Amino acid sequence: MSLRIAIFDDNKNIRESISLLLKTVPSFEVVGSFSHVLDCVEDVRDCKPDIVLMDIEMPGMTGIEAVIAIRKEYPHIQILMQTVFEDDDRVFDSICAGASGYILKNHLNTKLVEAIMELQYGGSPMSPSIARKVLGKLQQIPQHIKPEEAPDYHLTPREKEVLACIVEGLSYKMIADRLSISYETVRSHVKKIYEKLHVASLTEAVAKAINQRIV
Amino acid sequence: MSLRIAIFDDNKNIRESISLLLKTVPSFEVVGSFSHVLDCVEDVRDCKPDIVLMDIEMPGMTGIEAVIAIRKEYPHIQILMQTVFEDDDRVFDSICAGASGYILKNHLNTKLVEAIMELQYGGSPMSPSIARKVLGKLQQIPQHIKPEEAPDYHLTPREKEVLACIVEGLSYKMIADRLSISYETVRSHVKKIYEKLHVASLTEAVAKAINQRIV
DNA sequence: TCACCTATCCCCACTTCCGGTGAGTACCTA
DNA sequence: TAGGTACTCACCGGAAGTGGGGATAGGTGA
Repeated sequence: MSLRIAIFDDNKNIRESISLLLKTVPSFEVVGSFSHVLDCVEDVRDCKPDIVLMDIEMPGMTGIEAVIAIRKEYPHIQILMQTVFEDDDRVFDSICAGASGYILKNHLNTKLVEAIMELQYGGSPMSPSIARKVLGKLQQIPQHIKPEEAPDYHLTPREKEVLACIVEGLSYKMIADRLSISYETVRSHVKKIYEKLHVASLTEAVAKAINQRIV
Repeated sequence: MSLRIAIFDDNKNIRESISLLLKTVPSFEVVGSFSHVLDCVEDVRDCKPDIVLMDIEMPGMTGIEAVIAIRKEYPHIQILMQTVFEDDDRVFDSICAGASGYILKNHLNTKLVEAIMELQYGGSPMSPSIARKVLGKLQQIPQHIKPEEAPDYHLTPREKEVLACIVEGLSYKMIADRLSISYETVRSHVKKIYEKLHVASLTEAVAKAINQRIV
């Protein structure tokens, strides 16, 4: 089973030399070669590559937008970016957009095959400087997700169930039906929830429940 | 100005050979060498390193916990992990904990100096397979933040104000006061919001507003 | 055994919200 | 100038939520 590769690059010479290079590897098969990315999703659909080699600078639509478009439709396809400058924010942006790695254009001859092999085996070839940017991003983001974790309001399991229903937007009557208890029981649970969460209305309870991930 | 390096490794031979190796580089200075990480924060405080070389397997407290502790107190310090096995989840965990890169123990002789140089110049040396894991994490997280970004409900500015008040848990009357409009006006805004968000109660509106970050 | 918690249920009086309908003013664009 | 949109306000009747009170039953642990 050969590895299907598609090439996107606006320079005809580069496309052809890449093509020639890849044809020296028996397990590689170049299934497409395109000079622009305006129809990239259709192109990919038609030639069904396992790996896409994408120039970061493309006319019309940038390589980064192409990455987003292709990943959206075909998330299993690995995309390797080609770039002239290593320390380019666009490299980082491509990575964030879903590219699996990148290679410098003037390393194509020596390292392209190696890089594709790494992609195939689940690696992501990238230089330390880009790796650092990625790390920075990674360490930055999660702190925004859970800043004020969970002050634990000691809700009983039943109360949590009721709260979950409230967050869904159900009325007391609907909650009573779903939990097979009476309307009045729902009410007493809600009263307890209000006490424990220090709120006085459903809307406040919903806001608190979602923001503090109680549900 | 020399680069100050501290070594944490429970194996005395490794500490000494690393030390010897680093002393061959004039611009490097080994300012500390420790066999355990139980006092790592104090050790770092005392010897003021620019770069910490940390064994991932340490007795008592793991290297990963040490990374967290050191980064918490001294976030500017670069930490380079040492590991025996490349494809180790702990390597990935260290990276997430704040390490800036890692190196394989049996590459110490050949690549340690290079790796430290890369750290110094703002890079993060890591293998493609770890890089892939990091990318996976990066692409996974932000999607939780903005899952279905913005179906854009075309709320007018005023409607967004009202919605924000609702999410705060305010009653119609309170909203009317805050926005200096009548109760009935608040009501008509809310009706529009219900239409646009396809909801039929405050609780649903709050849930939708928070989950889809409309506010 | 008794105190405590959880879960269940009930009533009353009051407040707030909901859906529908209608309407006036102001601004902007075609 | 006509039409669209945003913002404002009002009334009615019905539905739903809120706050206060009290009650029963089962389980747990001191």
